[in-house]
Amino acid sequence: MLNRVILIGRLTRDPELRYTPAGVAVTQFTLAVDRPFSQGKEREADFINIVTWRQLAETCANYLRKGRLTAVEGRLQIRNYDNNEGKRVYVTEVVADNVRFLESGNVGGNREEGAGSNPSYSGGGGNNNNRYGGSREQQDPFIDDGKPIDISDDDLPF
Amino acid sequence: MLNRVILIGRLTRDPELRYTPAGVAVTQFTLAVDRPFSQGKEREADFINIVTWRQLAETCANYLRKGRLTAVEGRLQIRNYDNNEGKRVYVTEVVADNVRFLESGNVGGNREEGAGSNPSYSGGGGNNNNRYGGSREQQDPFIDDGKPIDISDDDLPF
Amino acid sequence: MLNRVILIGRLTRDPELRYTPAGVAVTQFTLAVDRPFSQGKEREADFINIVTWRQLAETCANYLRKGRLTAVEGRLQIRNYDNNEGKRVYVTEVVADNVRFLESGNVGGNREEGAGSNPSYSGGGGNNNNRYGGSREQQDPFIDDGKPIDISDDDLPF
Amino acid sequence: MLNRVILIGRLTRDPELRYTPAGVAVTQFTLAVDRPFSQGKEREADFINIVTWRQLAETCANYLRKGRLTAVEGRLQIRNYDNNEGKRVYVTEVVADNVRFLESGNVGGNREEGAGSNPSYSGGGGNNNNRYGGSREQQDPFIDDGKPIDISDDDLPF
DNA sequence: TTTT
DNA sequence: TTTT
Repeated sequence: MLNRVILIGRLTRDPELRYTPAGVAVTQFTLAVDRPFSQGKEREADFINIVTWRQLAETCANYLRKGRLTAVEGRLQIRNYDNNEGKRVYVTEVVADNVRFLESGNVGGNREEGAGSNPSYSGGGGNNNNRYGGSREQQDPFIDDGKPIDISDDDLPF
Repeated sequence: MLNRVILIGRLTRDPELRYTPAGVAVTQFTLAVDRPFSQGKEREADFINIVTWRQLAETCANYLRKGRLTAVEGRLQIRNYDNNEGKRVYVTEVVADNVRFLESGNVGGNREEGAGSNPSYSGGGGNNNNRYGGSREQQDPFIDDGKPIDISDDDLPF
Repeated sequence: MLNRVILIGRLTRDPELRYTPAGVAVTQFTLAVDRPFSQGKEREADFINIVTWRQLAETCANYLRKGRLTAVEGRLQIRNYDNNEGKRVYVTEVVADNVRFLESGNVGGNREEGAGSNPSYSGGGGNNNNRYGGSREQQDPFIDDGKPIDISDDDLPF
Repeated sequence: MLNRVILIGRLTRDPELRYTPAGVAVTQFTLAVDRPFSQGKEREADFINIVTWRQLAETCANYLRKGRLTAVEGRLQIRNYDNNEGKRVYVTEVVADNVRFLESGNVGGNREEGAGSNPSYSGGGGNNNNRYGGSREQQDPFIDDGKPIDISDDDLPF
């Protein structure tokens, strides 16, 4: 009914950009979000999986890099799929619709450069067709083999 | 660094109240949070695990029931533990520090009644000692056997 | 850079629907949001102005009524305009892009009924053209006289 | 009932630290939060007043400076007071309970240095006595004259 | 494994 | 009255 997540943390590695068979961009990365520090304990963090789609996915792939401080806004999603041993697996991730790059850096070096100089960061609206994930038959897009991931067009969140 | 989750949904079942060996109250429940509806699809929801501690845990156990519309504020946490086959398992949950009961109902019937008539809903502060979960050796408090769950005092989030 | 507000409260009166000269729907209402109760004090609340645009404005006008418990998501905006004594006035409001009706009631009675039976609640995206308010020359849309309010098409938030 | 604001922006000036007559620290600053950019318009921002109390107030005064990128979490509050012409004035501000310094810089130079090297940023809990502001008789703590501001001990938010 |  |  209402589902909002806001995080600030650092990328644990470079983002991964892929395309669905229909050619829709998907970028995935993990954010290390420090927990409130308590003395007498070692530092701790939560490692939270983020997914972005379409234009935002391409912007993230172009501008984010491992270690960068980043703010993410989105919704919490729990997908499930059956793995190769026929066991149900649950995947929790944040489907981001807004990503802010809090450290600029000289990015874009080893990837195709973002064309314009004015990157737009927020997931464009559209028809609010938020349905990525959830159905039993769905495959995990993060378990892949280099080939285009097997999700259909209507697996998209908007 | 910053980690905030806000959800509105309905309890999938009655909340479960337990106590740590040190006598600290823990309540767990699951919130069904409807996804934005898109035509041509069946209705979908995310089922999100919520944990509350101490006073808030007891208030939730006393006042929440299956089906109730509820707002939850907290932080997203990813714990991990090794299951009985020695395999690492990851558990995602929202550690709530604020819970709002959006439907009152005639609650408290089949449980011990909340003493006062003015339930306080938000997790009292304290020493900001947020460290529940995360370490490798930790056991899942939700895998239990009726006996007090095996987590030590310093597994508490505040 | 990032600007997110989430509120739950009750309408202090029925919402007001108007149209810009270009025919764009704007609905305004005020939410009474209770503060955390502290003993020895009288109950207190913040009265927060909400604005919605376009389709969401019409849905709110059709389905919300005074007293209804409502959740609002949006961004905090500070507009300013010069009043009739030439003094700068600052207006703070939440521009909502998502509104959840937490109490249904038998609404729509004294207004035109929402056509379909499946009201959509969230502000459809579009071209992310969020610029309502802010410029010096702008008039306050909430100071009006029954006539269409004097704001141009590009005063719209998206 | 639920009231949560999360902002990322830059300080428009150095923060101002004061003390209530009872000796409680209050720090105020303004955050410039850029609006989503829309082409064909000049860049715009909302200027949002932030208040912090006690330990968090002192940490903010020690570590924040004009221009610094900063994340703020808190609740939206509308206070009112009667100005010297007997007119009711409304003040909107965010009462922060969590502030994150997203740019470190070499701070603390021209003020008393923060004692420890490990600044804690979030508003310590306590007795959840959130009642700052709101009552008719209250004076605006930000209209002052160099002397300790005239608010009593129970004007504090926790 | 799930709620209205 | 405002920040990069």
